[in-house]
Amino acid sequence: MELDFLCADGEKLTVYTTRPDTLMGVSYLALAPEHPMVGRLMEADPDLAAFVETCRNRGVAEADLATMEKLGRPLGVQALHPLTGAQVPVWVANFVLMEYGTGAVMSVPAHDERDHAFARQYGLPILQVIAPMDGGEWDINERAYTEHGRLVASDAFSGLTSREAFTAIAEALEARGLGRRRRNYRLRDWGISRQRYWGCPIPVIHCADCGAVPVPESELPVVLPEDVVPDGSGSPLAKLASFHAVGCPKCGRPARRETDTFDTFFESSWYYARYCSADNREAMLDARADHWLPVDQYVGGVEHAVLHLLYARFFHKLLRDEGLLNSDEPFTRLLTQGMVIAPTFYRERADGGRDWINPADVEVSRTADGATEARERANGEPVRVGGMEKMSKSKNNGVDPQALIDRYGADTARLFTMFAAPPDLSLEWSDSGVEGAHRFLKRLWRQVYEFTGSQSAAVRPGPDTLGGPARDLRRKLHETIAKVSDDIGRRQTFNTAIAANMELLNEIARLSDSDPAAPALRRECLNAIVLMLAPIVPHVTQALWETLGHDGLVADAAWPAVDTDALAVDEVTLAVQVNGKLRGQIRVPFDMPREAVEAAARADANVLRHLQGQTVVKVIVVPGRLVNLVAKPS
RNA sequence: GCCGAGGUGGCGGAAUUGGUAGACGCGCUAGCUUCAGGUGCUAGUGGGCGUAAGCUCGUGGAGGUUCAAGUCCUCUCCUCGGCACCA
Repeated sequence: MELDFLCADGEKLTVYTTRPDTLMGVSYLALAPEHPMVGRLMEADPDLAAFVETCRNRGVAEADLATMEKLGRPLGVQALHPLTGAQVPVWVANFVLMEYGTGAVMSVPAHDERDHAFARQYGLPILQVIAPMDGGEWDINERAYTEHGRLVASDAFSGLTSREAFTAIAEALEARGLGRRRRNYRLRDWGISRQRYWGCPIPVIHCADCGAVPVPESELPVVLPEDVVPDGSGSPLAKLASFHAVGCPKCGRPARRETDTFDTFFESSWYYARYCSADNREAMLDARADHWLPVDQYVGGVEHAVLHLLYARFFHKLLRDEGLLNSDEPFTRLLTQGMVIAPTFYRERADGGRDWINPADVEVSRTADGATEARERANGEPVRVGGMEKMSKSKNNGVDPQALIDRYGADTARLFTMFAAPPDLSLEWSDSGVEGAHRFLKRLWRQVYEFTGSQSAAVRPGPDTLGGPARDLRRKLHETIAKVSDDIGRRQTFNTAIAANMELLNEIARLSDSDPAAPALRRECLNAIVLMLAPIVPHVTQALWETLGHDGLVADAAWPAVDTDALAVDEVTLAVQVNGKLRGQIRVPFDMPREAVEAAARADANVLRHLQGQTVVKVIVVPGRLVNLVAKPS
């Protein structure tokens, strides 16, 4: 809420707070350096003027703001507490923002971390007025207590909860005409202009008389000039008179075209909608955009998880309010994929800066004592090893996928990136991992060709006619189809989907050719693997699909179906634990009754050994999983 | 500083609902194939003890809950990302 502190000279200082329940703990007021009252006092006080000047140079980054030392000056002014009438000193402080609220805050050091740090710095009183709900002790001189709680040392309000006090204090202030409940929205300040060439021009013309004038619709779009020679400093557009020297659209007098361009975030905030009506020359969006949106599945990098999504949602709601779209949100389902990271290498320059060396140009080895050592390939010079970081131009640790595609093909590159990590975690680049992905594709290729080279039977034996190993393999196949379908469709863990296919391929290789079911079973397995991998390695699987004798596109073929009959088992392996520790395994019929399972578990030789001199006091049976015998010394 | 995501073998990772930690891949070791190998195949591979059977320790650290904890709870350390004109 907003509340008023009257000053001795009759002037009113209005502050904004979200915690009126802490009002009785106010020990001073703090004003932003840009506050009008500070401006007036400054005229007669050169020291204060100098202080305000240093504050002006503060950084705007939140990181700087948060770590910056809290500094301030007393203004020599006293204000009156709106409820108690007590004198409250007024300070100017560098951490108070003029842009937010009223540019003045009531400081409660006991219950706000910033105020606490400031009070300690300048020896201002710290008055605790909120105690933890659970009645626990809190050393208020050590740290601020910022949670809600129960009021103490607050006259008539003592004993109320924060929530109750909020209302009670608000009503007391309103009754005296010294406060108003108000909702403040904190708007994110988005500087969309960039002083560079690349970017969409901002269609505004600045006129000395008319101010900022929009470029008339008939002259849109403003097109970037192509005769620009960037010299590496400042905005190239600002140096090009043919671009910026124009007449004012309103009064016709000489004016200057805006030379900043839009931040690329600006365009990326609504491209997903424009994409649906890209060929429309008359309007931003048409009915097609509304038909397709919201996006069913959006994929974006984690490093955009806050800003890009914030801006896209803002645009979407704006487009909705303008009647261009009917949906409230741009994306139904979001997958935030991890970054591609790679090692960094550098050499210190004489001036303390760093020259970054691309990992492709560095040879990493282990020295005799196990430490890693890195040398530049070209000249053998040692380089320093940095951490694993996001691939970037500035750290020169990018890997060009083209070299990989040239050597192994696009499918290998795709397979590796999907296999190395789940998509929402970061992906660590590894040359040998790429090699392994390529090896797997070669093995799959060979299995398909060796199979088609042999005579294959057309009959598909039912589960009843399969012998033990063939039956196990067929069960494995259908378990794999079930797992891969879930991994790709629901869990979106493509790495485990690929691993499951690798396992299946390993199993196929183990099946003996002398098994009468082998040809038909191999065909069933290879067909399924090719179909399951098609979304990940489309080119290789298309070729193998044809080799297996199918017409048309593998991409158009139906996803393999799970044969539930094949999943049936008649025996299961159970772990047997004694006091939670694994002591043996038993193989029992699938539907064996609990008592029989327990007896079988107790009969295991190693289990018996661990039960010597013990009495079993409890038995836990998790069906299909394990038996845990809880024993005590007898 | 605040917010978010992570921490599991030599490495990337798996363990989906509290139920056999380390699937799959890389690397490494041995053997086979080959005139040859920067190829392929087979087997082994968390640490310690043991000929073996097996025992024991083990998921960043410290506590706790439970028959049972990588998974749940409390505290804590570390790394990366966002808060900057790469997007």
